[in-house]
Amino acid sequence: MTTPDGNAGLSLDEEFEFLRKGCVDLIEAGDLKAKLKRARDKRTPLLVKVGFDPTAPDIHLGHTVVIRKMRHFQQMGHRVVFLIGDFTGMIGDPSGKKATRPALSREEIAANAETYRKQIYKLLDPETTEIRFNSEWLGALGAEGMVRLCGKYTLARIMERDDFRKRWETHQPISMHELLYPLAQGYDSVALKCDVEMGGTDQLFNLLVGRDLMREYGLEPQVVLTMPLLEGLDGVEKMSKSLGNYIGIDEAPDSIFGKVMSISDEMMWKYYLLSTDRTPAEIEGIRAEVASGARHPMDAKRDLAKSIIADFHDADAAERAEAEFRRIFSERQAPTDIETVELPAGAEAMLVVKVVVAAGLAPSNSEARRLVEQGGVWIDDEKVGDPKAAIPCGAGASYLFKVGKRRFARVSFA
RNA sequence: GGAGGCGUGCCCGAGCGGCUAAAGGGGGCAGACUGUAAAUCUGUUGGCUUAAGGCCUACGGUGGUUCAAAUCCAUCCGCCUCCA
Repeated sequence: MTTPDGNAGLSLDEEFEFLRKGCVDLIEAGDLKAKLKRARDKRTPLLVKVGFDPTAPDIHLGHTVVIRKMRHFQQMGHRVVFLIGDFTGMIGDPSGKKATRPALSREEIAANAETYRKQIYKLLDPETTEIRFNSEWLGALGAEGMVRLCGKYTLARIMERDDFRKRWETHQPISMHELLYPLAQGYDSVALKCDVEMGGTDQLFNLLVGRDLMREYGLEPQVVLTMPLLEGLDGVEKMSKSLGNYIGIDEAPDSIFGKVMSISDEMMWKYYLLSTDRTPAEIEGIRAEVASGARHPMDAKRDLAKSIIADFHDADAAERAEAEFRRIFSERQAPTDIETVELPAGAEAMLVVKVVVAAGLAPSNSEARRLVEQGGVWIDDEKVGDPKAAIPCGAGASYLFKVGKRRFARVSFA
């Protein structure tokens, strides 16, 4: 599998088309073709690098867009380096709004790497995936090496980067170390002698710096390939953990299902394109069915959700998640597994509002009262509308609480 | 080294002595509707409370002035700009 013999019997042109499918930028297409040809001739796989942030080791659907592309390269028999930017992460991140990043300890980095390892092998082939850390060579560079590296580039070129320029023009702060970031990332490509580097479209500048630096160091420049950014659940911002609009690769099937169903009907097509291996033609087919009314959009979205769950879990889990979703939201029934909360019994009746809080179904009495007043609290399939309502709470009393659309709990007094 | 500006609730952003728990927007939550946790519309959005008032906490930190301060003063911290 480590030689291009494993390219599924595709011709050079077919391989090229397969690899560039879905990408936004490919610089230069001719370079990639030449590299692919040489890889075949010399029976030497290409080295493809993608960098990841060591501080947030939870992979979400947004990351999987490029990881999926990494897999495509693996399927064609190439080598993939999953680069953990432990050094670059230490000096600060380019889009960083947070002031300074705490340097991670060796233990933390190792733990995060382990988390990554567990998650990426849901999509990548362990045999042809190398996990590397850029502290390996950037740490060895030292202050002198860093100065030399800086000598290879100019401020004017760094300032070409869109977000630097914008921040400069709008008088937003730019820290010195942020300027070093593209250089450090570019040096990764030099150190690894990459054939290809990939990233989201927001990485285009950094990836191109890698090309320039490789030339400076007398190496053949890497091919740069960017993938579209996937918007998060809100449909506007790019998917990210800090914005909380993400679907995690490690999430429970039910949760993934619900989240997929919550994206807008319009956005689902982009998810289809970037989060499944369906071909553009297949997706257009589904889209046409929905547009003509032959198929309900919800049905198409359910398939999307199942496909994503099957990737991260398995087909059975996907089926179960769908059944559960139908049960709760289409049929408005209680879920099959309901958490039971035990509360100490009391002699007198207890205010519903208090019970809701005690059971952890609302964060405060005020919030609980609001929920009751808004008709969002149900006990044993009966709506509670009165914020002064109370229920008996003697030993043995047990109620099924529904708060809002999707918070359920069986509350038992003991 | 000098001059000036800014810091408001989850976020953005108005307010510039009392009517301010603080306009407006975003986000969140709830309801209606729906074969969706789509779309749309409506409501709601600090906490405690015996629900009627009331109380507590909140406008970068601290200390003042005042019957009364997010609003005035002093000082400290943080950020930004311009000139050298």
